[in-house]
Amino acid sequence: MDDVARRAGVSRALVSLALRGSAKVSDSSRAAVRRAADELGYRPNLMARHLASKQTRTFGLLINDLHNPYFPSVADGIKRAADAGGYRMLMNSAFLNDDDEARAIETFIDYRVDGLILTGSQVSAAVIEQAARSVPIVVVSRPMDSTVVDTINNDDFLGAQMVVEHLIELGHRHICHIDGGRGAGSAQRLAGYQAMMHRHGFAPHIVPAAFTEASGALAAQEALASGRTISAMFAGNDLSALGVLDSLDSAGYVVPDDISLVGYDNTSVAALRHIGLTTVDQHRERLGELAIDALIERVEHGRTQAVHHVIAPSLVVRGTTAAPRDPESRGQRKFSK
Amino acid sequence: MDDVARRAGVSRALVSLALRGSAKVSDSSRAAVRRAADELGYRPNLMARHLASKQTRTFGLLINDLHNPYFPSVADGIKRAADAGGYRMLMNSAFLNDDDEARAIETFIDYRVDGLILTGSQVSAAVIEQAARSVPIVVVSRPMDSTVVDTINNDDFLGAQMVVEHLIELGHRHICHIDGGRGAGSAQRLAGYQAMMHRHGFAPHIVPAAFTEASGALAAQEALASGRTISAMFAGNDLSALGVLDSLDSAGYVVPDDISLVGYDNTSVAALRHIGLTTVDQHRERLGELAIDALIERVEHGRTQAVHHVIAPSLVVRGTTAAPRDPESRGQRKFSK
DNA sequence: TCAGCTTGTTGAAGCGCTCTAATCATTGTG
DNA sequence: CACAATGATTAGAGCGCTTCAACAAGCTGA
Repeated sequence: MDDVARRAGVSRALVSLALRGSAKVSDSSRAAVRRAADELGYRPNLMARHLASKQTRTFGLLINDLHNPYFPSVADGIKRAADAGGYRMLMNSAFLNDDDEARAIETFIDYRVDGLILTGSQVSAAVIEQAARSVPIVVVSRPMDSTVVDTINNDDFLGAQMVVEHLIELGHRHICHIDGGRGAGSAQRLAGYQAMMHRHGFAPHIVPAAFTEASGALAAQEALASGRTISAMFAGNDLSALGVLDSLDSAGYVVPDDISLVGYDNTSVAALRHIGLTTVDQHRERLGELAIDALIERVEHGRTQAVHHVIAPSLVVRGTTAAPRDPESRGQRKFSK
Repeated sequence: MDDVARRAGVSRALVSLALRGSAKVSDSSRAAVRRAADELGYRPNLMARHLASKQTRTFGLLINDLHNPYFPSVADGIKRAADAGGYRMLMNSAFLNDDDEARAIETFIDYRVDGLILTGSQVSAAVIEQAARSVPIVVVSRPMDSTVVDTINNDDFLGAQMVVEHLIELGHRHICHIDGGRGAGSAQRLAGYQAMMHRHGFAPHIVPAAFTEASGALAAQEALASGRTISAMFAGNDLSALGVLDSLDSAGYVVPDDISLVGYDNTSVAALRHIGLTTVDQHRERLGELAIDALIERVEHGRTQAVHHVIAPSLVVRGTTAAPRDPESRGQRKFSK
C-alpha cells in the first residue's frame, strides 16, 4: 500500500479512500491511485482491512449434507442474492456430523464473516444461539422458535398435509410414513401427516429413518416386514424415498401399481423421468434469497428483532402415485373432492 | 486477549504461546491461561493472527458445480485428510461460471488460505497459474501440464478405453459418444473413445454436449435424429447419461435392450437401483486425499516442484449395458476376449 | 477584506495478534 | 560461592489496513 501511495504521489490514507471509492477524493488523485495500484498488481489485504474496519462483506453458508441435492438449489438462490447485494460467499459443509458442524460454525466466526446462513442445521439450538452472539445468523430449513436468529422455512406441516390429502383423494387409506428423524423439517412433516390421517380417521403407520437413501431403504424393508397393509408410502424426503423405491423394487412391488410413493423436496433426482417421483417443492431458491435479505437487513439496517418466514410449498405430482389397486381400500374411501 | 492475560496473571505474549501449545510454557501457567480463556469465552481473532504470522491453517476448496453429485465424494476425501492433517476447510462453488470461479479464487486468496484445491475447474490455465503465485494450488479432475500447480486425476483416457472395450466385448460396434465439452477430463475421455474405436476399425460418432443432464438429453435427441445406427451410447459423465436416458426413454427405446448406455463418475445417482447405470469409478475420495497430501507437502515440507498424480479408474458394470439385439451388429463383432 | 465554508488531503493512532530479543528465576558446575 | 546454562516470562515492535482529527487551500458572501 505504501508502494502504491508513493507511486501515485499521495498518502497511504488517500489510497485507502480512493480504492474504496470514497466521494471525497478528487478525480485526478483517484485516477492516479487506480493506475498505480494496477501497475503494481496491488490487492488489499482483507485480514488487515477487517482488523481495522470490522467488516468483510462476506457471508458464510453452511450446508449440512453436500450429498443431498436439496441444498445446491438453496445455494443458488443465496448466491444470486448475495451477488446482488454486493457480498461474497464462503461455504462449508457439516458432513452430517454435529461436531463437524459446530467446528464449521466456529471457522466462519474465526474468519469474521459478516453473517451466517445455516441450511439443514442439526446442532442443538444452544450452539446456534451461542454463535449468534458473535454474528448474525439465519437458519434455513429448520424451524426454530428463537428470538435471536432468523429462520426461513417452507411450511412442512402444510406440505405433508398436501401429500396425505393427495393420496387420500386417490383412494389410499393405508399410508405409511417413513419419518426423517432429526432431518430438517422432519418433525413438522410428521405432524402434518398425523394431523391429516387423524382428520380422516385413518390409522397412522410410522417407521423411523433419516434423510438418507440407505436409511430409507432399510425403513421400507421394515415397513413391509411389519405385515401391516400398505398401499402408499410417504417418505420424509426425496433421498429416503429413493431408498424406499429401491427396496420396493427388489421386494417385487411395482410403483405405483402396487404401492404409491411420495417424497419431499423436489430434488433434481426426483425429476428424472426414470424416477418421476411425486414430491413437494419448497421453492428452494426463494428460501435462499429470503435468507440473504434477512442478513442484509440485520447488517445494513441494524434490525435486531428476529423474523421467521414460512413460505407455502407446492405439490408436484409425477408418476409414482396412482389410485390403489386394491378395491377394498378404494371401497372404504372416505374423502372426495 | 488482554483480558485473558490479566485474569490469568500473565503477559499477553504468554497467552499467545500457551494457547498455541508452545513447549516453553510451564504447566501451571498453561492451565491458568486455559482456564481464563474458557471463562471469558475467548476465541483468538484469526485475522489478527494471520496478519502477524502469515498462517491460517486453512485450505480452500473450490467446487465447480454443486449440482453435480461427483464433487461431494471428492470433498469427503479432502475433508477427512484435512482433519487428519490439522487443517480446516473453507469451500466455495463456481456455479459453473468462469467469472464466478475466478472471483471465488480471489476470495480465497483474500482470505489468505494456506492452500487451494480446485475441483473440476474450468477457468483458463493462465488464471490458475496467476493465482498460484499467491497460494499453493492443486487442481483435481482437470489434467494440466503445469510446472507450478499440482494435479490429481484419474486416467480418463484409460477409463474411456475400458468403457469402449466393454461395449465392444458385448458385441457393439455402433457406439456413439456424447462428448462433455469443456467438462473436467472430457477431452481425455473423448481421446480414449476415439483411440479404442480406431483400434477396432469402427467409425466414431461424436455428439457435442456438456456435463449436465439437460445437455445430455438434447445431445441424445440429436444423435437419434441423425439417422445413423446406434447400438450403444457412452456419455461424458453420469449427469449427461441421465439426460440421455430420459431422451431414450421418451423416444421409446428400452435400455439396454435397444440401446446400451454408459456414464462416467459412478455418482450416487448412477448407483440407484432404479437407474443402475454402467459407469466408471474414479475413486473420488482417494483423489481428495491425494490433493490434501500434495498441499501439505508444499506448505509444511517446502516442496516447490509440481507433482502430477494419475490414478487408474475402474469399470462398474450395472444394468444399462447388454449385448446388442441387432444380429447384424453382433455378426460383425471383431473383438473377443 | 476576511470570517466561515467546502473540498481534498494527511499524520498518527489503533485494530488483535505474533515474534524477537531481552529479562528474570532457577539450577548445575568447577 | 561465583558464574554459566537452562527454562520461563515479558516488553515492544510490527503485520497492513481504516479512521479520525487536523489542516491546507480555494471559495463564498457581507
